[in-house]
Amino acid sequence: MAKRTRIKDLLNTTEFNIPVTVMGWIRTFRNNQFLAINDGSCINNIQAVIDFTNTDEALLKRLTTGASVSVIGDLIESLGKGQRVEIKVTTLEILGDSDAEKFPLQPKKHSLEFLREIAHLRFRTNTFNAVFKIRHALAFAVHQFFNEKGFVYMHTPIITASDAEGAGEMFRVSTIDPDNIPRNEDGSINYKEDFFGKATNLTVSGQLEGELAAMAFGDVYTFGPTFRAENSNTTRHLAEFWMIEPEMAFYDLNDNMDLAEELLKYVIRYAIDNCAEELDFLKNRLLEEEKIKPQAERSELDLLTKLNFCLENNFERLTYTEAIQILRNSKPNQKKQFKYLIDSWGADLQSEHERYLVEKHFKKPVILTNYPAEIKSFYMRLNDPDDQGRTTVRAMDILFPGIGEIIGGSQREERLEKLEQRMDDLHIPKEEMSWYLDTRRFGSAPHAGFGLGFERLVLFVTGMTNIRDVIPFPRTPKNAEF
RNA sequence: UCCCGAAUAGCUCAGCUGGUUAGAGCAUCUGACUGUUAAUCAGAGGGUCGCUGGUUCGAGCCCAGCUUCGGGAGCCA
Repeated sequence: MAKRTRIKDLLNTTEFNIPVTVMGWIRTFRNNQFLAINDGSCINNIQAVIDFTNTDEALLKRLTTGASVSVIGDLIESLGKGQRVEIKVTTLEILGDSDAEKFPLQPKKHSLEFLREIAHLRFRTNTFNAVFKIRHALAFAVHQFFNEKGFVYMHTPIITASDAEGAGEMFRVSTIDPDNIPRNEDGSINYKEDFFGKATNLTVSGQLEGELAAMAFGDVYTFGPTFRAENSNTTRHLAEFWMIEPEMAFYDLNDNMDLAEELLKYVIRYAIDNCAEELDFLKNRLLEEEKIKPQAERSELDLLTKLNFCLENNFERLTYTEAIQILRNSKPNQKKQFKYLIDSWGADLQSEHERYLVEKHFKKPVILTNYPAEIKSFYMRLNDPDDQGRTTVRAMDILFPGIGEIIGGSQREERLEKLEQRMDDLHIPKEEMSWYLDTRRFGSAPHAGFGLGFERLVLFVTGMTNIRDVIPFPRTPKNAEF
């Protein structure tokens, strides 16, 4: 195959009147002579001009939206307005036809809902080109951040026999024939006959294995797919999502928060520096959408301003107890506008409360710490009871505007007796978790970590509003297409 | 899982109080034009009104159930 030049490079070139080869997909064909070709290297198309008077008419008819073409010609300064350069075509070859009557993408605006149904083709739109370029950049930046800090990228298992992580409902992994299930005498399923000889599931978190590695390498992180079989139908949840989970020995809760805030700012900065075109496109796309909305619902900041604002300000850090105080005295609470009114310490915060703190009260990202022990996981480090006898754990949640919880983390309970007591209280079988408890038996050390939902990060940076639009092929209840 | 809303042409939608042959814009096709910018102009084709049942002389429209989608809540990242 002839060597091709990427359209991104051609659009930036200053060398003219040189022969070039371009391969890509037709976006539009105007006036029987102007081909807009896109090869995915950037959002913009290159214009290829065809001398239609000297081109076979049957060939011209095959120049349809979606067809792939190879074009050879001279790169020249454009003779028309609207673009800087164009290609004066000498040789035109159609590599793959696209039946215009059947190809679903048309040269017009499509709804995100429709594009979701044709997720295999939506990559060919400007919006999804931008979204997935940014997704790539953010993933790369995550690895670069941790690598620069000397963290070890640890691959934790995707199939796990542990069912005590408590992070959510799990998908079963089994090779048992559903039409011929091996049974024990009491009628229960005999998992000894199963592939692994025991019941196994898809992981809901790599944290516990991450802790094992942190107790040897010091600083580690995982970045991989995670699965939750929750029947969640929201714009913020997926059954299969990607999570970044660092785990650091000799970190306390403050160190943990510092790292999380630094990570978020680093990757957002990376996107701003490396995805300027994509972010600009998405910014304008959002502005267009805002125009349709009533004034009251429009956001105050455009996408880039919002991202920069996030970089320039420290995240607001406050304890759960302080948050309750603010919420109790807040207008919506006093005027009984909250669906769930805040009256006493100990209640779990609803998303309306989190939104109030982030979007109304502080108007910037918020880190909530030291939640009541009763509403948090067993592995979080217990604080000493306060003067009113209330017990909290060293947990931290980072709340982002429009997204809600983007990070959840904690300092871990490193004291064996305290951890075992908590597991007993919450009826978590210690026998099955013996390997985990070994970290506390042999050279236990203070440590901390957190989980960052990668798609929620991509949501925030791209300004998209539905999580199904920032992962190529979303898995949600009743949907596993493609 | 719960609450609310929606489902009509390839897409985005309109369709009045239940009444004859279900409309528009865009897309597509045909022709014209030929430096266009989601080209323009003229014309044409295109529908199991989500599915099942019910009410009615008569249902796109009313009722029930189901399915899917969207928004919100819960669970959480």
